[in-house]
Amino acid sequence: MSGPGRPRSETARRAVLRAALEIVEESGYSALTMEGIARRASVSKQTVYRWWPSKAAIVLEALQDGAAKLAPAPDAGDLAVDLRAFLRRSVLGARGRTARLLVALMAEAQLDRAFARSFRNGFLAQRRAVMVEFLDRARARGEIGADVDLELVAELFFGALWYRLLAASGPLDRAFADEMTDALLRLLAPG
Amino acid sequence: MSGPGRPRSETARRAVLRAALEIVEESGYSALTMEGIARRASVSKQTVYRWWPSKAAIVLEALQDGAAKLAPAPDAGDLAVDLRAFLRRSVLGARGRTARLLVALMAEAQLDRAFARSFRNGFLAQRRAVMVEFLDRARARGEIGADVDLELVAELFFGALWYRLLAASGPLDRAFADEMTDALLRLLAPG
DNA sequence: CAAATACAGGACGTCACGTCTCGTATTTAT
DNA sequence: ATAAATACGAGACGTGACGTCCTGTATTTG
Repeated sequence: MSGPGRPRSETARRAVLRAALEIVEESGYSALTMEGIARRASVSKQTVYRWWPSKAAIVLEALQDGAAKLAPAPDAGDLAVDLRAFLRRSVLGARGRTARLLVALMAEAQLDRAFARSFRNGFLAQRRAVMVEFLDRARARGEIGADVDLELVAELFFGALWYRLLAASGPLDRAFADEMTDALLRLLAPG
Repeated sequence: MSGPGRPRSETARRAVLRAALEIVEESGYSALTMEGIARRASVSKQTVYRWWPSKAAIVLEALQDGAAKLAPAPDAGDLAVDLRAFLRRSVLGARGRTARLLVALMAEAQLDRAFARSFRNGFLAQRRAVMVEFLDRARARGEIGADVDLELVAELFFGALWYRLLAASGPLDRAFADEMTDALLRLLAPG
């Protein structure tokens, strides 16, 4: 299938992702440059530009490479249980190093139209979809009112989560996740 | 009061703010540079750096200069009426040119720690405070349950608003504002 | 062996950064 | 009046990242 020519170096790819993460950790995302990544990874700038259009694309790939795969929706068959588990996992998973990467990517998405597309459609929308999916299952079981807008509920949660990330308005802890859970359950309740 | 020396030129100040807004409108925030602002405003770079630490600070001042003053909280004496009015005004006021400025500032706040402080404390926190303030009045009238966390409710709204701004997950229209109003009223209802 | 593709290394012109110097203008205090 | 203080426009300066290009080498397919 793959035509002639030297194949892409997986070593170089990993070196680039690793270098990017290290630079962000040591000096912050604003200190991250394509040139610095290439230098640290001992890789040609040509190679970096050949495979990634921007440093944001590198960081996004590094983030997804680290997370292995998108965390699946919980499915215990009970809305309250599933929602609480999902929100806790989402909130607690958006702290520390991950938080630093996430806010940098969101920032970059506001400044780079091309990256914005891939970030919004290939990352943000997928996380909302996972949530809407298990809410939909709960609705099929009659646990959710038929008139509730599930997309809006998902936006309420991710909005609050991102707001805490971006505005630093409060901690991303279990208490926050549980408060959100209780609030959303009130909105979802039928009748 | 003001000591000796030539006073600050209000003409230069206005020229800088105007130039910044024009550049953002014509070429987008990512094309905005301190150098370009100075050039367009026919002002020395020295002058720009003397009064503003970053282009984000310039844009923030231009935004607040344009809005004249912080919109006050509504006070019709009825929670549903006030909340609906406030959310509509907030949502509809975050579109068009203002939206472009807001997302750029939020992005910059993620990349510039000094600007982040002034933006979060001097802008974001104040908008939440206006909302919490009139919610508090409604609570004093018994329209809101004593156990409801008003700060969290404010975060839910502004979170969703900012999420739509940053993630472009849906339109910022009256329908969105009214859906949010209904949702928040359910959360605020006593009992 | 030839064509195709990837690689590391590095040169290149462009641009914005932030600081600095210059000569000039405008104000207050003596 | 004059001195001190501060602001102004203009622009030079070194630094560093940008994104592209070139060179020589390596690795794969047909």
